[in-house]
Amino acid sequence: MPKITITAALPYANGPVHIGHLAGVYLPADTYARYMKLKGEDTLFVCGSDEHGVPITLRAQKEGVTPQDVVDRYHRIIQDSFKNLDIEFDIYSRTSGKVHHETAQDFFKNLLDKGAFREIVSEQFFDPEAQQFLADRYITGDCPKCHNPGAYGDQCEKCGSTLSPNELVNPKSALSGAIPILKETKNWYLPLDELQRDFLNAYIESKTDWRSTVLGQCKSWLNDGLKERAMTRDLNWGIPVPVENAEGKVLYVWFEAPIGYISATKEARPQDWESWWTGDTQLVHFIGKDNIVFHCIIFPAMLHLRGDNYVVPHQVPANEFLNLEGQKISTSRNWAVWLNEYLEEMPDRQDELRFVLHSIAPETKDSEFTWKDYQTRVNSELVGILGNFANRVLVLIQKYYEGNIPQRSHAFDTAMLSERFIAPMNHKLSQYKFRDALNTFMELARYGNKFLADSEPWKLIKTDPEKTAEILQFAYEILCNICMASEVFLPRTFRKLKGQLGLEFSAVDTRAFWAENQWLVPQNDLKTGEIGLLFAKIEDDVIEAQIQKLHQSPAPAPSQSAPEVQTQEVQAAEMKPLIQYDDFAKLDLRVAVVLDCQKVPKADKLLQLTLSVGTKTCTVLSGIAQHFSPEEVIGKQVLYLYNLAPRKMRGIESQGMILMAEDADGTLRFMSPAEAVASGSGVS
RNA sequence: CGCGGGAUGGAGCAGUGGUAGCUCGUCGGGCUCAUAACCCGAAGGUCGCAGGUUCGAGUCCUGCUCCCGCUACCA
Repeated sequence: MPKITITAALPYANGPVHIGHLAGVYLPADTYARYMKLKGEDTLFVCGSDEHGVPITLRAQKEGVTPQDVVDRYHRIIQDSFKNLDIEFDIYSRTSGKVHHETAQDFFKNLLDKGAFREIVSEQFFDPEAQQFLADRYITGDCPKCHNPGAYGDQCEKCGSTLSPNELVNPKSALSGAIPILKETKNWYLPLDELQRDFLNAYIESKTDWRSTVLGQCKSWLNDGLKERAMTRDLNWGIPVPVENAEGKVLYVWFEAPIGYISATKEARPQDWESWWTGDTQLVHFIGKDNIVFHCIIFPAMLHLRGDNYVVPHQVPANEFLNLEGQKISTSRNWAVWLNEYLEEMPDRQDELRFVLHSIAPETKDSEFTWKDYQTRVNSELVGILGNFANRVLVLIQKYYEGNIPQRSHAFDTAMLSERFIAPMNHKLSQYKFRDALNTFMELARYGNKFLADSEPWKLIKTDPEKTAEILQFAYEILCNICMASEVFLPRTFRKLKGQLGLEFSAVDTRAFWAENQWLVPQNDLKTGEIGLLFAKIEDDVIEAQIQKLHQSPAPAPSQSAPEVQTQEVQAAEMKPLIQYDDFAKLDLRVAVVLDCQKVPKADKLLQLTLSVGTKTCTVLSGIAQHFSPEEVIGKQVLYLYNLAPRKMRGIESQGMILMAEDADGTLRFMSPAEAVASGSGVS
């Protein structure tokens, strides 16, 4: 029997976990791990915080603390909220730990000794003052396209264009403000081109049972042809490259983060950790769709190179994304439902969240969480169907028999029930179809309600007490099976219900239920425990409060929050150097009228404006889509720089530039003449 | 023509060649053991658009439209 190693993507320790993470990764992973364990499979479920990478250092700098402070804080928050939600990892580790550093370095050295890497010297930007190389994101300057002074080396947040550091005008180091210089540096590259030919093509080809979304992504990468990829970076925060004369170099986060799964295994099972990564072991990665390439291409390539009987991923059930109230979940805009806040504000509603997120899990395509839908699902399904059935059964037994369960004497067809409910549920779980499995689970509760309605024990008790006892014993039996099944989806409910039923499950029964689809038969002479409601209805005001909170949360547009790193520099900025009148005269400023305006496809921030300038019309792109809708722009008179050299963005040529005033808080205003003037009028 | 995924009754989703389904919601009825819960019934879809293959297409092929990812803080 193979061992099963289950991993959940390492949460990045620069913020708490939100419902998107849960629905896409942690809940399905937890459910799968529970299922496998209950079934009796030899299963290990590992996870931990990912604590390296540039964003953490940026946040630390912004807050004036050390990166270690940042990761310590979020590691604790994340770990606590997982525990509170009954996500039962065998270990929740962290990548800043000693074991991980050693493991990752060993892994790197192992590949190095095998000659697996290519050593390549290239020119990178270097901060001569801080004496270190700069990640793209550490370089700021003027955007060559929209002239925003706060553009980053990899992207301009304002106009959304993708940049490389050498395109920036007036580049500056975000660390010291010094002008970066190019300097040669050596890094180690994974030869993915060779690996594709020797291994990856055949590997992906063999995975016919992977989800189509996952395979599609992989094949897309392979079709494009893989290129060598640097596995080391010139940075301070991270795991040092274990090679002499490699000071100031660390392992690439996507090289070491997946190794975090191995490190976590070592910590959880110091004795036999290796057996969870070699030989007859099935490796299953739960991730979101943005991690597909790392788990399906790069990590398998690394494991393949490692050799020594190491396994490569068996299944990668990646999920799509969960949207929130019609919009993408966004950390920076604070458009999210954070797990730690949910747990505080909705106490004792862990299983409600598990239930709803499971039933809307983005397994085949992006899906949507709304608070209203959350309320409906909880009230009509958990309260109305499941909670109500349990309550009906227990109350009837209480009333008629003072809690003593009647002796089993019925002749109902339990084989049919296991075939109809238990077998399909187990099958779906093993196929990673959690949403479906949960639905089958609920069908059993629906069946229970119908059974009661059809057999009407509350009427029958007056005429046929014997038959009534039979019916209620069977209703109790159905509830016992529901209870058994609830352990994978709703762990708290499982514990509560078990107590109310006055029942303990034997290991034999549990195993038979999950591994052999066997209907559970409760023993005789049981007595119910103390009865209480399993779920409480959620009132409108609670939901209203959550919706309000979401909309009130500070939601600055990315362009406002992004340049915070050098805010002070911007405010203190000196006047630009003096220019002569001739310089000014070079500018051809006009008043133009916006004839038409529409969103640029596939661009978040760009609007395409058609301007009337006198008798001519021009097309101009402007990065203001997040501030204005196309409709409100049409008809406006605007200040227009006519003779700016044209520039292509998103395949469209922008001829000139609209000038706008920007408030301290980032609000943009059009510069219009106080009274309308003829379009094309000059400005001087 | 950059690549990948998607588009199915009011909402959320199943359904990869053979009479269009599920859950919620809506409407009507029943029941009263139960958290105004539960049970039954009904209405509601020419399966994004246009062609094609086939005896037969939501399901296969071609073209088009729109949405989401591949791109940052983000799964």
